[in-house]
Amino acid sequence: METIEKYEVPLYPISTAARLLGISVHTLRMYEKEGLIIPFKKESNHRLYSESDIDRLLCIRKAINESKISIAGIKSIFALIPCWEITSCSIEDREKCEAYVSHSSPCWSFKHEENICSDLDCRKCDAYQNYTECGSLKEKYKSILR
Amino acid sequence: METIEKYEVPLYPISTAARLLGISVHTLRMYEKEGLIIPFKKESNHRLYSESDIDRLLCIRKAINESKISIAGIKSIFALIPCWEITSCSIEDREKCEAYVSHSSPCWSFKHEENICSDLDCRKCDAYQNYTECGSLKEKYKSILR
DNA sequence: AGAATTTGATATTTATAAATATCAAATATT
DNA sequence: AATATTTGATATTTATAAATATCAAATTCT
Repeated sequence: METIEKYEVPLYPISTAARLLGISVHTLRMYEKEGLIIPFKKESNHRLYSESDIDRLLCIRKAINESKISIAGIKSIFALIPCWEITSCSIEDREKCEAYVSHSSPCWSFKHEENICSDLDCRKCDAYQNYTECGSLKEKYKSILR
Repeated sequence: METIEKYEVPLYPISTAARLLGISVHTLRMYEKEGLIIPFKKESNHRLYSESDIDRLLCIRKAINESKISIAGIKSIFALIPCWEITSCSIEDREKCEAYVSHSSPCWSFKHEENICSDLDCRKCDAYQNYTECGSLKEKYKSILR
């Protein structure tokens, strides 16, 4: 679908993204370091942000500024995303996986070598993309737990 | 089991609980108002805290002071407890229920008239009792989502 | 060539959540 | 009878997360 593709295209350099969000460049890097966002990186290592990255960051800002959830809190919520189910991670691989065990950081903030995630780009993973909004995670659980 | 019963017995008045936890009486009331804790109440309306209440509050304190999760964040995490599954809430009742819809407050902070919870004491509900620790919620989801 | 971005570190500012401290009048406890 | 708890409101303090501001040297962009 064309719209989705456009939405995901890396477009804005960090300064532009910061301006669009009304925050500093440094804050944007801080969010990245905390594992809240995974910007696209060029071969030159320069960051690029897509439209969906901007939306994701707007959600994060809203959580921090309006919902008053701390960054540590957001990370803990992300840690509840059932990545093992989303990626169909094998039972054996799960126990070795830091992401499966962690309840303080999202799965994509770990290296996860030696499992199904090793060859995948977290940026493109459903575990990363589909649960930006607080509500979506609960909806996921609702759809599974009848 | 005797140990569990003892553990749940309302014992300490608020001043004693505050002293045990090293916090002020007001803070304890504040946690209650935020929906983090449901102390036992005597006919006279005086609060009593059980051993399990103290443990629950120790968990909450740890989340706030060590894990750096804000109160709003803790509430959001509690809101992810699958109460509908725990209580076997009917499909019809769910959509009318504020708790089912909310993603900012735990189920027990709503009145939920006119559903399966109406006759139940939230204090005794598994949704309230079994997910105090951050980890336990993820474990629950692990056990269900294979 | 000049402007922007990179990493990494340190330092400071700012905003505000969390906690405490009041008050007062009514009721309960021991 | 003296002490403690109740609700509810307001005000203040404290602690710290979040954000910004620096720096510098190397690389990349336009």
